[in-house]
Amino acid sequence: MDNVPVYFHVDLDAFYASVEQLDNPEHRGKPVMVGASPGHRGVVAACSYEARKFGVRSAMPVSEAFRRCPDGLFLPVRMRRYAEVSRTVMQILSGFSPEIRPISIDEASLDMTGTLRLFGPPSEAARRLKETVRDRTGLSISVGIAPNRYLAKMASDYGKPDGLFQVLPGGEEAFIDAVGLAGLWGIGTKTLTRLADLHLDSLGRIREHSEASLRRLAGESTGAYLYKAVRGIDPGMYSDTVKTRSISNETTFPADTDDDDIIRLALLGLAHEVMFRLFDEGGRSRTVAVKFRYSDFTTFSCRTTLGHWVSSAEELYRTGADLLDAKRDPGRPLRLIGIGFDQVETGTSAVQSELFSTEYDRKGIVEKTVLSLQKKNPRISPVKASLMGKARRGDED
DNA sequence: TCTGGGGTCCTAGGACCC
DNA sequence: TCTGGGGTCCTAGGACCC
Repeated sequence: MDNVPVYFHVDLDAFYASVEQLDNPEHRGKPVMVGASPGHRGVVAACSYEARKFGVRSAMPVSEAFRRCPDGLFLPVRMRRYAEVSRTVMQILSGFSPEIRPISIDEASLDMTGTLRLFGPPSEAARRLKETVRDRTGLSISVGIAPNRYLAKMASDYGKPDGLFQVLPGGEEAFIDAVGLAGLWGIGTKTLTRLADLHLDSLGRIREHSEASLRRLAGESTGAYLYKAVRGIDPGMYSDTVKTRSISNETTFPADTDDDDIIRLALLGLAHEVMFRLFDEGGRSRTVAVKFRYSDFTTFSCRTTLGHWVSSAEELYRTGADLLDAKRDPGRPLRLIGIGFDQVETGTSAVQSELFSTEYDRKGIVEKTVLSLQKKNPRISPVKASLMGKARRGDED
C-alpha cells in the first residue's frame, strides 16, 4: 500500500505577478502584468488573476495587454528576486520529499511514494504542503497528485489557482478524457493540425491505433508519445538524463536595424554575458551558435564546432561574428540577435589544458578575473567600458 | 502600438568511416 | 566497377514549454 507510486506536481500561481503583489501590498487585488513596459516590444511574462479578467494572458504582446487593460500595472521583470523566492519554495518542498525535481523557476515535480506514514494520505500531505508554503512565503500554489509525473503535471493545472487535484490509480484515462487532446502537455497547435490531417483528431481515434501504427503515421517519437499519453501513461516528459546543454542570450532591438555597429555591439555584449555564465557554471564548450531574426520574423541560426574549447568572450564574439557575416543579408534589417553555446559540458574536472596558450586563453583569464570582481560587487561594471571602446574601434583588431 | 527570452528535444540530411 | 548497411558526428530548422 505504501509502495503505490505517488507524484506531486507543484506550480506557483501567477508567480512573478504574485511576488510583485507580495512585495508591494498596494498592488494586491489589482491587475498586475509583469514583462515589457507598454510602448516597448515584448510580451507579458506573467499576469495576476485580476488581469486575466480583462482577457490578458501570459505570452500576449504587451501592446495587446495594454489595449485590454490600460489601467493595469505594468511592471518590469525582477528575475533575481523571483529566483530568490523560488529557492525558498524549493527548500520547503524538499522538506516533504527527498526526491524533488525543479522543472522551472515556478514548478517542481516530487516523488511522494512511501510518505504515507510521514505525512498521511496524499491529499492530506498536499494540504499541509500548501499551508506551509503559504505560511512561510505568502504565496499560493497549485498541487496535482497522480500515479505519474505526467498526469500530476496536468492535474496541477486543474482547478488553478490555489488548486488541489488528485488523479487516483485507475482514473488515468478518465482524467485524460477530461483534459482533452488539445490539453495534453507536449501537444501544441502545429501537432494538433498535423494529427487532424492524419484523421487523428480525437482521443478515441488515437486509441484505436496500435503503437506501431501511430509510429508509422505520426513518426517514431510523436507516435510513441501519443500512444502512452492518451492512456495516461507517462511518455517520459522529464527525462532523467539531459543529453545536451545550451547557454545562450539573445536580444530584440528596440527598432529593427541594419547598422553593423549596433549589431556588432549587441553581439559583443551578449557574448560577454554568455561567456560569463559559462565561466560561472564551470562549463566548457566547443560549439558556438548564432541566431538572428529579420523584420518579418523569419529566423535563422548557424553554428560551428571548433577543434578546441572556447576560452574567452572575445573568441566567442569573433566566432559568432564570422558565422553571422557568412549567413546574413547585409542591408536587411534585423529584429533580433542572439549568441550562445551548444553541447556544453559541465561537472568536468577543470581540464583547461593550457598547453597551447593563445591570445584568447589569456583574454579568458582576464575575463574570469573581471567576473569574480563583479560577483563581489555587482555595481561595478568594467565590461561596459571595454565594450564602448570596442564599439568605437570597430573591426580593426 | 503584433509576436521576449531561455531552454529541450526531434528530424533530416550530409560527411565520413568501417 | 558497383555496391549495402551501420554508426557517429555535425548542422539547420522546427515544435514546444515556462
